[in-house]
Amino acid sequence: MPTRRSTKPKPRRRDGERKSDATRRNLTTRALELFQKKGVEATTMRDIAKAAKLSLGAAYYYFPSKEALMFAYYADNQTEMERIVAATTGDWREQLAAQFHAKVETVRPQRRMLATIVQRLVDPGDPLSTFSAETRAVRERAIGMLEPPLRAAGLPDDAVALGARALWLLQLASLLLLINDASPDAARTHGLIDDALAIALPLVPLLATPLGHGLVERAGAALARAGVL
Amino acid sequence: MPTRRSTKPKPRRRDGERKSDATRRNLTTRALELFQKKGVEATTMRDIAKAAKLSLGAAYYYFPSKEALMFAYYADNQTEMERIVAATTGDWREQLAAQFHAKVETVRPQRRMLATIVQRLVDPGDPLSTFSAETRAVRERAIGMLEPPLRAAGLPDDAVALGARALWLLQLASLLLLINDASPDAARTHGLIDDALAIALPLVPLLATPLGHGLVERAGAALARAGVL
DNA sequence: GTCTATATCCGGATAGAC
DNA sequence: GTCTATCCGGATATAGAC
Repeated sequence: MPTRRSTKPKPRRRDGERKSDATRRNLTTRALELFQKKGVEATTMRDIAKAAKLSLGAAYYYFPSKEALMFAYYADNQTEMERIVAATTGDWREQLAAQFHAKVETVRPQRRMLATIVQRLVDPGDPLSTFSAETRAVRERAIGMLEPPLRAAGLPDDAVALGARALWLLQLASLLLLINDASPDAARTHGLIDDALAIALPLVPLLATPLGHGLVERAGAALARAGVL
Repeated sequence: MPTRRSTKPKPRRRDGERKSDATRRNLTTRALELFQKKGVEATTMRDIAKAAKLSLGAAYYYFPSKEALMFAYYADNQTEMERIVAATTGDWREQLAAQFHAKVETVRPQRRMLATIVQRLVDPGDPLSTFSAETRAVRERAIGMLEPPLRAAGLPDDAVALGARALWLLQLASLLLLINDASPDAARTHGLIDDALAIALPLVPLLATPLGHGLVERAGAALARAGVL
């Protein structure tokens, strides 16, 4: 029996997947494992290439930088979220709650990885930030997911746009909680989300009232000024 | 001319200050300089002792740990805030705005230092966290400062307590912004604070209405459940 | 070559002399 | 109050076994 280099599951090609896609997927998978285990900073492209049984050059052929591997993770997570949300039923409140909890669950396996880059996540100037220009496309998709439930709640367009952004910020806050939440199954974070939603969701319909209208206008102007978001 | 070891201003004794207090102050000052310059992690107690021209043991005589030096900074900043706020005039809105801006200004010189411990700041399990049991006393003082303006706004007691905590969270968020704000005089952060207050403050009086009462109850229960805060 | 045991270093913290 | 000497745990480096 020949000596095995690794005990990790071999990259198997899925149904009609092209070979390059399989390699790609293998790289992102291995990278994620290493990021989670050793932290993003401490993981080198050499580590990743070796884990994927590729040369360093080959790894760079698929991903121009280590950051690009992180971007791929963001995008993959967002795609997974869209898949989950598409299968969600219930009224608008339940839809929103489902999105919040699903976000936490999909991100939970990467808790430790994210902990190693919190600082970068909240620095709008960092490419890996949730606020950066580089992550804008994914961010817009994430915000966009929150809009249909708000529309279903009967909000006018401008309130929908604003409300989705506000909820997205709340979602980001819940991820900050998750990062340091060592409770089983992140029960603590899920609990706090339920509490926060119990407070925030009853306020949503108020955005459709004349009273809420002024608030929407002020907030819209502020957001425009902020540039980000 | 004898060779000078350091060009730093010598620790001079103030008016009626005891010698030990001068030494104490010298230590916190030097520590802060080093934390800001090299980061908290990278600064050793040996570095600090040397900068203060003390032996390692002497430094530990004053502060039982490196963390204790950080706690002292938190407390000093809070004391400075209380001094500033005591001299503030204006209606309750102006008082709150003044507090928010003052917080940013008093913390601004330590921007880089805080950037090196963001991760710890948002981890409730870390002693240095703004949410930790160890920092509770200072946190309560900071939250307490926000209550008089809310009382002046005519809110009932439970709404005052809740509102102060909510505003404190907003203040924390503004510090997260500040940490990565390289704009001159942190103009960006100050601007965002003005925007956020323009949105949040008009909502404050609503907490006194029957509508707001339910919200206060729900939020109060959630906070009690959360434990922290 | 690869693995692992041992040596070394570093930094937080303490003990005890003065 | 301040010093020197030391302890201890973790990270890193190195050497020698396989």
